[in-house]
Amino acid sequence: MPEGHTIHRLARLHQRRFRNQQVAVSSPQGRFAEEADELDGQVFTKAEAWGKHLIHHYDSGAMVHVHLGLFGRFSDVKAPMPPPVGEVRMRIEGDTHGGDLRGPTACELFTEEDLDALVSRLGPDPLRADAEPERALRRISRSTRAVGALLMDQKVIAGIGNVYRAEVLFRAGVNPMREGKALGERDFNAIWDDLVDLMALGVRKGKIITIRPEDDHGPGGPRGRPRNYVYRRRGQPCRVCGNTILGEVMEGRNLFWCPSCQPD
DNA sequence: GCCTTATGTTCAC
DNA sequence: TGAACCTAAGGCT
Repeated sequence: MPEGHTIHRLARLHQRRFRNQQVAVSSPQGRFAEEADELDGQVFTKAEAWGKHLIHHYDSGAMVHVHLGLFGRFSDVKAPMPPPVGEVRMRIEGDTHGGDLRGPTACELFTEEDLDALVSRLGPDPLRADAEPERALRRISRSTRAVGALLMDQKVIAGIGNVYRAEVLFRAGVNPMREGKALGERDFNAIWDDLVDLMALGVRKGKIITIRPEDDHGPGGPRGRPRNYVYRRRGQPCRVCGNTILGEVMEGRNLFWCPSCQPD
């Protein structure tokens, strides 16, 4: 599930697996072969995440930029790794573990300038301690675009995807159609603080959980441990009020909300 | 087994 | 606005 939490979890895992180790890098599929040759045998120094972007650092100063897109995955298996199966864009193997990267939107070498350009076009990331949420607030409060669209825009907030977008708006009781300039500081702060909590939980658990055990809705509330309130629940009853969840496509992405819990 | 769908982004028109 | 990218899971038969 590649929203920001997945990438931050991978960055932490790769730090643990490969940091300060000489690693073997290859591209069984071939599309990253030249670059992999250059990296092979270098010392892996750091992994970090910016929104949905993963950066690997090597002691030569080389960097690899990975974006999973919709389909990408990074496996984690014990060394020695078995022969690659299928289309593996990049294989990295350290002392105890290795990983195969499949189906990414991006897997490329990066320069310092590339990284600077990437970071400067991203909004604040709720999973980073150095995030400046006021940048996002400024942008939202100047915009006539719908809040539902703004939250999906990586230039506004980095790392949110379709699930967190729908769920955080539900939890804040904000209708996704509301204009950015009408959101207000109070609702923005509630959304931001909630994202910080929910996405950190997502990193810990490795999945998106927006109905926490402590979110008690009384009798008739969540049963059988559902993980989300509205995402992919069009036509089903709201877990809080029982009204029918709505769904429609906004800017090419499926959007879900409860019209009575999120009236405006 | 086959079909649909998907947590995302970029580019062409 | 739509297509392309190109993988895997789930629902269906």
